[in-house]
Amino acid sequence: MAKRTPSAAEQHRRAVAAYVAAGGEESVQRVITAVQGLSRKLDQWYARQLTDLGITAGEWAVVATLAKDGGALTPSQLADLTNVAPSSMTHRLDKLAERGFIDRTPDAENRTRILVRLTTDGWEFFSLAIRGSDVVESDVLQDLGDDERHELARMLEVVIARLDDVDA
Amino acid sequence: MAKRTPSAAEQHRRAVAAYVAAGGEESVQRVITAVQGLSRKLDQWYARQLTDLGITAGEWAVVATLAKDGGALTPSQLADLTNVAPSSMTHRLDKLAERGFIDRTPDAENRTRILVRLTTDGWEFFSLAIRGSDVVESDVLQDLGDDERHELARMLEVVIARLDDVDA
DNA sequence: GTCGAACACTTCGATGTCGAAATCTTAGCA
DNA sequence: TGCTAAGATTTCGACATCGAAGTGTTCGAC
Repeated sequence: MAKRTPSAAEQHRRAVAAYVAAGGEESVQRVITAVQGLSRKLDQWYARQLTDLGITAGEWAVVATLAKDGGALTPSQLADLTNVAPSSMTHRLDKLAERGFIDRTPDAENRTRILVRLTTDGWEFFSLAIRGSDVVESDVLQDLGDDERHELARMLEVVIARLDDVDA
Repeated sequence: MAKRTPSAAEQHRRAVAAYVAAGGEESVQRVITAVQGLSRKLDQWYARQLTDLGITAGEWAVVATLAKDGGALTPSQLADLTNVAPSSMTHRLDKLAERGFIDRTPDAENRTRILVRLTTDGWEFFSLAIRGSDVVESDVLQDLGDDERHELARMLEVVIARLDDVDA
């Protein structure tokens, strides 16, 4: 009677059924549930890969955010962008600085602020990790043709464009 | 020089650019980044809503998993399905039991196992939360027509069907 | 039947995160 | 200038999570 862990597809099917039974709209729940399920699975893989690279998911979020921004950000901004409390950022930055991935310098124009920047080592680490994960991600999308990928990306970007409006 | 938090669309654009610059493939990164960004934002909303309802995201994951399964699951299975260490599940279940959302009964057939079930109160809580979040989710998808939603769901489900193969 | 390996859950110590309070800096206003 | 309010970061105590070790149960080989 050992109920095995069901496949991702089966979990998705059940989740949608449960949400619809609870009063959700089907066309909405199919999309949202799929997005969440896919993201969860990706997170699991990233966590495993990052463990191999000797970094926490939270620390990676900081590195990636700095890489995406391309410039310098304050601890508060990083906390906001990576979705953690500002007080939690202090220790994270300590560890990343120890590791040589970031630089912390006081802002000359406003001494209440500290500017965090990615070091060269930080950039190299980011690039290395991305090239590693791109392989897995390509595998995941292998059943979609190029046209389908673009159409999928387009629709998701339409949804994303709406996010800030809904937020308010 | 206060660099404001950029819009979700802008964050997405930058993230894809950074990933591609680091060596990722564009058609892959556009999709993956969009899925992750969307999921993050949804998680933020859920966390806020769940805080209002007086429950943790982790505890909600347990309730939702039990609701999706429809039957009884063991602590180990719940830990696996909600992506958490088995040892962490003990305390979570304690709190959910205190709250009256779950029942814990020893498995008569195998006394090393414990069966966790949703109570009637647990079901009602699940249903209430789902109906609340469905409103936000519908808003997010409002720019997609019904045909587009189905096409989006279809493609995402194709990707999900591939997940277990890639996992192995 | 008995022994040992495997399994399921819990306990334990270490660490990460949170929200509130403390510290220091800046901005606005009289 | 002097005073107060607001902002940015860190410190602090409480709590959740993790991996490892501990306890009790089941299963299979002999």
